[in-house]
Amino acid sequence: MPPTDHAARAARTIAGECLAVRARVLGRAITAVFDDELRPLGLTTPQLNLLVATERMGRPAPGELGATLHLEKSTLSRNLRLMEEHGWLRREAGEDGRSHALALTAAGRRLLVKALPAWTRAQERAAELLGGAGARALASAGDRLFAGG
Amino acid sequence: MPPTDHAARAARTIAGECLAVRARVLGRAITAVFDDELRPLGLTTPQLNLLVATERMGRPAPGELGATLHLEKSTLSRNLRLMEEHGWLRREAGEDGRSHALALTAAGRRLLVKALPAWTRAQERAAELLGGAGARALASAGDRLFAGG
DNA sequence: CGTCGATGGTTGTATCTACAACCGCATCGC
DNA sequence: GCGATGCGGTTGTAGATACAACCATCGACG
Repeated sequence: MPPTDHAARAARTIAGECLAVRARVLGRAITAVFDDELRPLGLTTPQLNLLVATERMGRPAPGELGATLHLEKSTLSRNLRLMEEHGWLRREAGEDGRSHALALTAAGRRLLVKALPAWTRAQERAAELLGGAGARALASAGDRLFAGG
Repeated sequence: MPPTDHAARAARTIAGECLAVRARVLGRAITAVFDDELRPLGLTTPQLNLLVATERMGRPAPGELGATLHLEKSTLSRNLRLMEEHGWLRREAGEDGRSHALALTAAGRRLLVKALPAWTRAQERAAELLGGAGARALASAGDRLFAGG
């Protein structure tokens, strides 16, 4: 069997099963829907996720937030800085001199409330895109890594 | 009810159901596993996905590739350029003067074959991370948007 | 033919992401 | 106390992603 056929076989195997390409395509397609609804608010999907998780966790340290969202600490550092500059988030001194506690500002809380209708529309559009079974499947797979409830 | 409670309620609703945060967390966690296994080959997860899809589709135009992978054309343009510079991919003239056909080079096919064991390990680790039910759920949700088989 | 809208790609800009290297503070052992 | 070790975060660098604006070519239509 010539080498070209090895490549074709590898491609067939990987394309047919690969969890990475499926997770990434899902992420792009769904993020596009949410970004589209959030755009008028000047908010991106990752930013909404950070607002929600911060509010939900109650003054988390960046490290805790990163663990919950599976976000690398350097990524988080920069994303948080942007949101601070937007005035949605504040860093407060924590007990540990190395770290600090994160809290939404009043503007951040207002933005979160204002984003709820857009989020609802996006969630509905995403569920439509995936189909009922697909949406349930994604939720169940996702809940293993992200327990947001 | 004070505005603070509105924000808390919005956060609870969104965190408990949001498809976007679940899709994105899944994407990050799984990509990390694949990147880790592929790193020794100098290959990233998106690059492997492109190699596989290009080989599988048989001389696709960039537009077709983007539609299959739900990738924006500008993103694709830059990612393909990098892979061309690595010598894994070639653009060939197509019938349409605006577009062209993409094909793996011999080096690209060799790399794809060489990546199969690393991909297999990553796939197993990802399935472990998700659990059997989680992996099946992700596959079924993903297959609605990406039909790679 | 020539013009004009549509299609396919590239470039400018901004955000998201991660690894490696680094810095400051904390904790532990003595 | 004080040094060694480790934890938490930031910065340097590089790739991935998308929107807007642009350019080149194609196809339709007069």
